[in-house]
Amino acid sequence: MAILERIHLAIIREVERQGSLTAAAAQLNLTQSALSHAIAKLEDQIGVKIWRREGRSLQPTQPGEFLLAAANRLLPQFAHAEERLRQFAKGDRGTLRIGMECHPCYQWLLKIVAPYLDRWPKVEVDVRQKFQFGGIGALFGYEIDMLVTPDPLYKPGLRFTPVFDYEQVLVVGPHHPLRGADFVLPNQLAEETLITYPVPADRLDIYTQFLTPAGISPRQHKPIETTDIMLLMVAHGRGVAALPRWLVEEYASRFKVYPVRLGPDGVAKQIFLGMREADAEIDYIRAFIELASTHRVEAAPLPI
Amino acid sequence: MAILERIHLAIIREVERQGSLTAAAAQLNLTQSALSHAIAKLEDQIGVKIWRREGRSLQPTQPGEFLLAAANRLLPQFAHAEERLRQFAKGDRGTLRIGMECHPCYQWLLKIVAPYLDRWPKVEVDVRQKFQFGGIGALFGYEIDMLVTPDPLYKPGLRFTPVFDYEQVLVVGPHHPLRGADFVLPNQLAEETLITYPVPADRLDIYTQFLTPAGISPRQHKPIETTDIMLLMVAHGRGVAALPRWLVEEYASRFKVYPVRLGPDGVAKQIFLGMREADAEIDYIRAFIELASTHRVEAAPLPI
DNA sequence: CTCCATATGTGAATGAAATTCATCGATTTA
DNA sequence: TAAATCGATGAATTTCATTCACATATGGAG
Repeated sequence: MAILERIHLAIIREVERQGSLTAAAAQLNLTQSALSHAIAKLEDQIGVKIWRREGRSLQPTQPGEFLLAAANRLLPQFAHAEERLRQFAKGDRGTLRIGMECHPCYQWLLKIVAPYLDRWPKVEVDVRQKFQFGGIGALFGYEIDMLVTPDPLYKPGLRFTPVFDYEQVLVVGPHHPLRGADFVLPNQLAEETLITYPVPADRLDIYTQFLTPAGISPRQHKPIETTDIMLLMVAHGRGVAALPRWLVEEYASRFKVYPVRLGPDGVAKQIFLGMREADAEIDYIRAFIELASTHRVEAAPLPI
Repeated sequence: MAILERIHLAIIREVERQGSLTAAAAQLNLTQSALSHAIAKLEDQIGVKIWRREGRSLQPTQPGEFLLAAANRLLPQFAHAEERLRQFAKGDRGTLRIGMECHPCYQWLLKIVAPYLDRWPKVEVDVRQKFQFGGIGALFGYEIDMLVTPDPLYKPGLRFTPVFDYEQVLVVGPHHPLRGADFVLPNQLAEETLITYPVPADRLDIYTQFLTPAGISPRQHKPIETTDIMLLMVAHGRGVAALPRWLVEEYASRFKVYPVRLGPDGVAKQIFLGMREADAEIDYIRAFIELASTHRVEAAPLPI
């Protein structure tokens, strides 16, 4: 009855990676003949060719492409399942894999994780920063178990919990004319150099909620990976940035940086923790959300 | 290396459903002993008990619960994958990638694709207009599965089927002196502006079959992408074009354009569908050709 | 063009691993 | 308490994946 096995998926994935049966066989600690037999049998049983044999190269057919996608989706889940079983065997509870879509939240996350590790000594925590398909896909694909994001996407099977509100502010250096201003208007940034994290503009609040509605673009846009370098640049007058107010205040002791409200009403943001509904009963996952909720960062008071 | 297999997940799920090893074994067409051995080996390898044996009943341990969740998530995906592979094998699932080398055929193609989509709901249709190597190469290179072209190139491995005959005619506007003429001669176009699709002259019938043999060139040659704009220009006396007669008739209600025969005998054309011999057995590909053959556009009667 | 290195395909042989068989002890039920 | 049912266990058996040996095809170097 059952035809498709884990080994078939492994072969298909490895052939794609290595480019040849022989190389894939070596990688899987098998002989080329074994793979050839295994695939021949599979192709025979399902009645579909997986590769087009063009000379000595193997090109996946449409079913082959489909199986490859299935392999890339399923095999990591097998690997993760075995990994977790090993952790169970060692007496650990498991691994909480946290995906971050929100660069400046890293500081905040560290504050949550520290007490969490104390309270759940048998749970490993793994924080990941990058995703291929966007965080939601990583949640659905069981690559991560928790997603830290400013963009909750309410879909069946997922659950989002707001964990804190904050105000997004402009950050300027000590000699900047806007320092101390009550607020800044979009056109006042037209001649500025804007420093942001390296993500598309439509994922940046400063654009979507401030500049783009006003039809303004900054003179220059400079992507920077790390918050420290970013604030260093701002402190030395090389540009301005947009960050959560609480984060600016946190760094105030190390860098000469100053917050300025974005627009007369400010830009309000919320950060959410996303998880799978299916994991709702797992105690150490629920505990993380509860812990995060209690560590809420108070929002700067915003006018209505 | 790999410990966890599909069968283990199947056993775990079935034991949960049936409530006992014996019943699960019957369901899986195995003996109770086989399951007992299989599970014993798995528990031994991962070093974790999957069930708590309380008397004769099996209560899943925490790792057992975890594996049960994994089984309920992964097994349906295996089943679904196998189901789709069976559909691939039967030839009623796949993507039909159609390459167009014949600009004005687009209207005709839409008429074929509409009923095709109804009849083959699980087949995706993808229409592509541009190729790197020319259509034949795209067929050989598996970039497309079907080629709509006026130039069949009979090569081993390819199969071309004529799907309709038509007459290529000159199109003129309402005030053009040639309007209503029995036919036009090449030298009558020497002072005209000729509007064509943006492809090389040696791919245009008006050149290869009409102008070039007579050694004539039009005064001006204007490339236009879309049929609508092309006919709009013609209707307003900005030039003349060469198109299939059936297409001119189709547009007659929207634009004031009029066909004139090219030469006393007219220019006869045929459109072919090209495919790979290797795909001859794939139902959804063959069905497309059959459908296209029944939707033949009747050729305008041509003198012999 | 030829040779050689390299790739995949194939059939028979082999051996490891899954399955069955036979049986036991334990638990539930009548 | 006996009968029935269930899971565990060890030995026997069968299955089937793997290997071995070899055939065949291809692409590149000389």
